[in-house]
Amino acid sequence: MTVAEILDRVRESYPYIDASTVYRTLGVLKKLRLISETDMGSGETIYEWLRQDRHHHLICRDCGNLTKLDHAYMASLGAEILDDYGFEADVDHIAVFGRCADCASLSMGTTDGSTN
Amino acid sequence: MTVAEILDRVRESYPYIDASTVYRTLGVLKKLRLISETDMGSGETIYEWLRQDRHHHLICRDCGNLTKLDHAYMASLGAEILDDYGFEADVDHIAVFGRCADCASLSMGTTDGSTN
DNA sequence: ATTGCTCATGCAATTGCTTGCAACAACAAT
DNA sequence: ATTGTTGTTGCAAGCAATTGCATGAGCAAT
Repeated sequence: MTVAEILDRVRESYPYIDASTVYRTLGVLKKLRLISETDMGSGETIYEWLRQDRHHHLICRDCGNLTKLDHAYMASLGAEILDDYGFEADVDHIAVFGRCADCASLSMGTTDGSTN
Repeated sequence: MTVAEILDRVRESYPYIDASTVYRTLGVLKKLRLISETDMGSGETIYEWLRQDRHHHLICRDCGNLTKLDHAYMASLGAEILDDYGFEADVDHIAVFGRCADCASLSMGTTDGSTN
């Protein structure tokens, strides 16, 4: 959900809550790895409870299409990084930007990704 | 570089240039895949010319340590995604957040990642 | 009860970035 | 020369998010 949505929900019970409090609370929840924070390119940051079945997203920069990406891809990337660097990557909910199959085939001849 | 740095440099030659012009120009350069745009968690977005030797970064959420990550990791992830989804992932310059080896070993006993 | 400390909160200011609008330059067509 | 079109720019407003500061609640020690 977005912060605006969260704020609406919270204000049903606590009408005078300030947005900064919500931001701060989301900050600690994120540090505790209870929620994921993702920039999906919409302008607003997306927050989600971290469940068991993690997933990620492929976002097309041309048509905006959104596809789920299985966690296995990120999990194996994280495992490789852990093996080689000893670095525990937080791959909780990643947004991968790029170009979807449809848009790629539509613009075959052109060199850039322009829609015009 | 940051936008502030770019703006300083540009204003040496064009003193009256506006920040919005810089942002807009960076936008088209990014769409043309000439530069990469990366959120390194500093508050300011980082822009870089896309060279041949691409690299990525592992950023520790505890100590802030910054390590270069070889492009091969992201390249193979991108290849897998292309194979399975037909999606061309823009993996130009990724910031992977997580916990570095040092900080992980320091906080062995604790469950969360708090520094206190 | 009083004092002192810590922490959560609201408020306002600030930051980084985006966008709508009007002005204007560059260029083409007539 | 005049007109029309297109694209770039500066300016100001707007938006999401962060932060500094002051207030006040909660609690412990005395």
